[in-house]
This record gives sequence, structure tokens and C-alpha cells, in this order.
Amino acid sequence: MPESTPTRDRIVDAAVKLFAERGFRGTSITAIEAEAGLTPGAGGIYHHFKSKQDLLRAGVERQLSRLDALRDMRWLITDLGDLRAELTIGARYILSELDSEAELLRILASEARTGQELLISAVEKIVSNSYTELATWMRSRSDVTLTDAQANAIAALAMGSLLSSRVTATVLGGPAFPVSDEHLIATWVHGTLQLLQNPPTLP
Amino acid sequence: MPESTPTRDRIVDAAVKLFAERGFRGTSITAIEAEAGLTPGAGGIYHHFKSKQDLLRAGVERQLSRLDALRDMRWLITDLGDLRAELTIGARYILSELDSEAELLRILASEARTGQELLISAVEKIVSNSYTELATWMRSRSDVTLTDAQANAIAALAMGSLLSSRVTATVLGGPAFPVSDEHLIATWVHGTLQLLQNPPTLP
Amino acid sequence: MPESTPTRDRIVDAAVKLFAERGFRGTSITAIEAEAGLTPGAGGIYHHFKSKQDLLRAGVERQLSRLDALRDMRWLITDLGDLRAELTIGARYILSELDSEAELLRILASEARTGQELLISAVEKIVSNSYTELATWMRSRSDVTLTDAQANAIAALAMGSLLSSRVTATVLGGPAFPVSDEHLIATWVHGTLQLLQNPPTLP
Amino acid sequence: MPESTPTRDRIVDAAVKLFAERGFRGTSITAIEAEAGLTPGAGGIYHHFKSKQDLLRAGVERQLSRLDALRDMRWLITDLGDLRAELTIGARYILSELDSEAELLRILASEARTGQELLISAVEKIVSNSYTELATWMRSRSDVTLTDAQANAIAALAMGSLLSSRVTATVLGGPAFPVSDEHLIATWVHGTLQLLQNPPTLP
DNA sequence: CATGAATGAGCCTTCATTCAT
DNA sequence: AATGAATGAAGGCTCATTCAT
Repeated sequence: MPESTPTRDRIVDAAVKLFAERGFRGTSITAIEAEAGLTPGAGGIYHHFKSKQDLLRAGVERQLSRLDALRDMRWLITDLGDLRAELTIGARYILSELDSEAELLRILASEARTGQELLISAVEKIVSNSYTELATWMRSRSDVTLTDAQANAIAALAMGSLLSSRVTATVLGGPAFPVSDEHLIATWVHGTLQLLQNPPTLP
Repeated sequence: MPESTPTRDRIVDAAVKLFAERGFRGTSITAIEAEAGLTPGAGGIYHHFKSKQDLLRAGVERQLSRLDALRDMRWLITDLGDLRAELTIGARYILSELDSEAELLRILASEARTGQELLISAVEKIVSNSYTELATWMRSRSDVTLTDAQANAIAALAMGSLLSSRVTATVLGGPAFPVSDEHLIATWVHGTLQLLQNPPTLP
Repeated sequence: MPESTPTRDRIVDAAVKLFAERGFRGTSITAIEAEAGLTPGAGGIYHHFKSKQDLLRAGVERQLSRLDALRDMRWLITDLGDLRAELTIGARYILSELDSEAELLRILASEARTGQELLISAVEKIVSNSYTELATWMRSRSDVTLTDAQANAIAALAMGSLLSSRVTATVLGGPAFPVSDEHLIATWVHGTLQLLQNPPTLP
Repeated sequence: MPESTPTRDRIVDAAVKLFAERGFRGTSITAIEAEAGLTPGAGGIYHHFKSKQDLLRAGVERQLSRLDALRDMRWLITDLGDLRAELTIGARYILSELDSEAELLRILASEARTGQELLISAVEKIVSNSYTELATWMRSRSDVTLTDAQANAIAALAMGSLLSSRVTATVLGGPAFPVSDEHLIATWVHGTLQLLQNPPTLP
């Protein structure tokens, strides 16, 4: 991890902001320089990064490391004794995490298809990990015994519906469903709880 | 003339394919011409479309009209007498619709943020409409009486979890959750049914 | 001289009009086709002309032949007995001739520099000829005997001041001098007369 | 770097030269770059000018400012006591000014019709101003009292004939009249003097 | 470090011209 | 004779990147 000079940080800030707003290809080095307070078009960025791709990597990595710092899985082991309360906390936590990484999500949606390792692993971190942890937690907390398949399917459904509410808003450009977070969470908790107590029979 | 398909159609085909693969900005007119069997760089496209934007519009519109043709909502009014069976058919239908519009979804994820009227309305059509219809249907089919808020929240959750499974795969570049469609649908039907029979209390 | 079909004529009309308005380079074959009522971009023009250059030539030639038909030099040999009256008629005639060839003048101003024979000879016809005839006439009509040099210089001055009033208006885009034609002609006649009666001593 | 002149200046030089030779539309950015010693087609010009139009503006403005620097109207107030001598100096001065702005004249003839504010004001400066000053001067120097109309008409005639001798040569591609500058000036002075001493009666 | 300047590559678009129908 | 379609060439402009100062 290279030094973290003030200029370097300003460049990453500018890049992440503009990449999220306009996409990677839609953002010129010149624009990033301007946003970072460097002379536009002078290529000052290249004293800090090898290439535009390198800058993208630095940006994504910084967002991911922030995510790591933020990620506080204590809720997963906190036993409130009340499953409903725990689920509510969990839902809020997941949504806020997605919100705080909205910029990263936007970048990934625009560029993940280009098949770059870096971006794929970012998706893993931001989505799959949460999902896996959720599945594990479900298996351990459910009153009834869940098979792996059941836990996986329930977790996929649960993560998916939360993720969706943010992806449609963040990536597609506006909330697609007129449902408040409060209602969404209440319904999510209610539905997830029922699935945990009365899981489906899977072939 | 490598194909007998009218040139215009071949151009739209090529454009939709490449836009989905590489994004709008990432696709050059030259590349589209090559893919369509025209001389690359000769601008032959401009005998059929006014501009690159115009071509994007044509592509999105064609996908949308295909969607209209495809959209067969008969399942929404078919009374099989068995709610579980109806939900299963509905889930399969929604997933297959999303699958057949994967390319459009990919394009929208890349470009919808640019704030173009056209793309926004495409999102409406592909996502919001289905959601609205689902909410309406739920209110009419549920055994217990649902408030608007309840129906909306349940529909948002239900649509969201299906949409998510396709968005993560299609947009982000690979399935994020190791769950088969079969299990996903079974769990979705089970969970949705329970929500309809025992809806959450919403403040 | 090729046949004069209606279509061919319409094309030449359109070309001359547009060349004068937008210049040769600024006028596309497509625009000429549209103006002439042909399908734009279909290249229909090439059934009548070998190339865009050829069309320019045809246009200039047609204007020149019109000029020939128009050119009525009778005023040059009409002896009204009154030099002042003859000069007045001559001035009016020259100005009206320039006016009726405004389009040609505009084309020449834009394109004559390209060194094309055709255009150079057009300039000859429209300007030098008049000048030469004027010089000849002066030598024959002056009360005092004029040397060639004197006649040439006086004719150059006289033609020049008339030409100027049209060139500034027609070519440069608006009248540069706030002087009415009436005043201009009166002064021109007055001045020319004095020069003829009392020519300068030339070294 | 073939020359030590600042690049920007070399670009303007190249542009003015080529615009005069081939017209604005007829001159490609690539050609200007080549002429200025930049890599053709690399767009190096755009580090110095926003657009081709902007470059035209810079060129015209530079020529105009040169004109301002050059324009030395002292001859207009110098009282040599001898009107004939003053007129001779004036004629020489105007012709040399037009000669030194031949390139600008050529550009204006090609492009002034496009209605650009900048070019119109350039025409004003190079033509109308001289004319106005000439008219004013005439009113003040004439032995007899001149009405405004008389002064205007005489000035228009006088400026016109000088302008013409340069416009035909410079714009149309060659001298149209076989008259030496010496003879032209002598005749012009002679004629103008007679008009000032014996102005026409204007209705 | 930062900047001014330059450059190779590429992009979207226009256009004169050709040709089969 | 006219059209729909195609094409080679070029044009204006952007951009990631490099380098001397």
C-alpha cells in the first residue's frame, strides 16, 4: 500500500466521486485533475498512479478497506434473546452498509462486466460475504434445524431483497418501488422470521 | 452482405449486443459497423440512424417492444384455485422475462444514470410495471385483507429478491449466491405465501 | 453544351443558389439534391454532372451566358449628344449588371483564389470586359484627346468605384457606405465627367 | 521545434496564412498543425485554442490589432498647406494599409457572409472606419462647403476606387485592371480634388 | 512534485462518389 | 432517370500518456 499523501488522497477522492457519477470511461484524467485541484491536462496524476486503471484500482481498494473498517459483525453474535430484534438490527445494518458504499456500487455496476479481477473480488466482498455470513448465522439461530440448502436459499432471498432496494435506487437512477425503508424492514423481518420458523421443503 | 437480414436490423442487433457487452461509451461506431458486416469506419450506420444516441434509442425501443410482445399476464388472472401453484408460475414467468431482457438490463445498468428520458422509462417498463402488477394481484388474491402499504411492501420484497438474483448475475458479472433457481423459487413461493397469509403489522 | 432537361436545370438553379449562400465547400451534394427536389443522398446529381466541380462549372457558365444575353452595349454607341446623360445611363447599366450577377460575384469571391481557369475567366468576363469597354468608349467620347494611360486609369477608377459599392455589399455582407445609389451615381457622373474634360497629367 | 517562436504564435501565423490561401473551410486543422510544425492530426492546436473557430477569431483579432498599431492617422491632421500633396499621401497610406492586410481581406471575403459578429466588425474596422474618417476629413478640408451627403458620396467614391484596386487583385486572384499604382494614385488625386473643389449637386 | 507542451491513437460524423436495382 | 445502400477518405476533436523544465 503506497504512501498516503494529501495530494494522493485528493486524487482518489476526486476519482471515486467522478467514476461514480459518470462512469470510468466517461471520466477523463483531465476532469479528475481539475476536481482534485491539480492543473487540468498536465498529467500530474501520473506522479501518483501508473495509469487510469491503476487509479480505479486504488479507488476501489480504498472503498473496500473502508468497508472492512466499517464492517462490524458484532450484531451477528449478539444474542438479544429476541430473534425479531436481532433481524431488525441486521437489516438496518446491511442497508446502511450498502448506502455508505453507494459510490462503489455504482462503479461496479458500470464496470464490473469488463471482467477485471479487482472488480469481481470487490463484488464478492460487498455482496457475497454478507450473504455467506447471513446464511451461517441463520443456520445457527433458527429454532428449527435448517439444511445447508434451506439456509442458503433463505439467505439469498433475504439479501437479495435488501440489495435490490438499493440497486434499483442507486444504479438504475431512482427508487423503483414506493415503499419506505421502515415498511420494507418490517416486512423483511416478518417474512424472514416466518421462513426461519417454517422453512420450505426443498427437493 | 454476409446476411440476408435487412441492414438496419443487423445494425441494431450488433449495437444491442455490443452495448450490453461493453457499455455505450465502450462501444465504437466502428465496432458496431464491423459486427454488422459493414465496412468499419465508413459511417455506413448513418444511413440508418442519425447518431449513436439514436441507435441506442432504437435498440432500447426494440427490446422494449419485444418485452411488450412477450409480456403475457394471463397468469395473473388465471385462477388455478391453488395460490401456491399460481405463485410458482408467476415466479418462473418473471425470472424468464428478466432473463430474456438480460442485454437490456446490462445496458440500463451502465447508462441509466446519465438521466436520459428514454432509459428511465425503460426501467419503469421492465421493473416498476411488473412490481405494480404484482402488488395489485396480491391485494386481490390474498385470503386476508391487505392494506395498500402491506401489498406494496410485500410486492417490493418479492420482486426485489427475484430481480436481485438476475441483477447480480447479469450486471455484476456472475452469480453471487450459490442457489439454484429451483430452490430459489420454492423458497420464494413459500415465503411469499406466508406473508400473504400472515402479513406484517405496518405502522 | 449538354441538353437542358428540366431536372438538370433545377439542379443548376439549386447549386448556384446554395453555392452563393454557403460557398462551394459549404454546400453538400446532398443539400443540392434536396433543394432540387431529388432524393437527398442518393447521388442523383451524377446522372447529370460528372462531379461537384463539374456542377460548379455548369453553374458559372450558365450565369455567364445569361450575362452575355443581358449585356447590351448599345449605350456604348448611342450618341445622346449629352455626355452626362450617357454616363448616367452607363453607370445605371453597370450597377444593374453587377446586381443581377450578385450570386456569381459571391461564388467568385469565395472560390476564385483556388486558381481555377474557369473562375478566372469568369472574373475576366464580368469585370475586365466592362472595364476595357469603358476605357475604349472614354477614349472615343472625350472632348480632349486621352492617352491610353489616361483612359485606362480613368476607367479603372470609374469601374472600381462602382464595383466597390457592390462588392462590399454583396461579398462582405452588407453596405459599408451609407450612400444611396442616386447620390453615388450623380457623384460618379460628375467626377468622371470632370476627369474626362480635364484629365490628369500622367508621368 | 523548428522555430523558437512560441507555439501559439506559430499556430496563428500558420492559420492566417492558410485561411487566406484556402479559406476557412478549405483549411484543415491537420494542415495548420503541419504548417506550424506540430504533429499533423495530433490535435496539438487544442492546447492553445478551444476550437477552429476560436483560432479564426484569434487570427482575425491579431490582424486587427496590427492594423490598430499601424493605423497612423496623422496624415489626416497634417496641414501641408497643399491639398494635392495631402491627398497623395493619404492615397498611398490607404493602399499600403490594404496591402498589409491582404490576408485578412481574403479571409473576410471568403467568410464574412457567414454572419459572424467578429468578421462583420472586422470589415467595419478595415473599411468603414477609413471611409468615415475620409469623409470627415473632406468636410473639414474642402475649400467650398460640403453638405454631409456630398462629403459621404465623394468619400464613398474615393475609398471605393482604392479598395477596388486591391479587392480585385487580392480577393479575385489577380489585378483586373492594367494600371500602375502611380497612375492610379495620380488620377485618384486629380479626380478627388476636382470633386472637392466642384462638388456635384445632390438632390 | 507540478506544469506546459506534445503526441499517437481513436472517436463520431460528414461527404463525394459509385453501383445494383 | 432515380433511388437505396455502401464506401474510402477525411475532418474536428478528445484523451491517456510522456517528458523536459
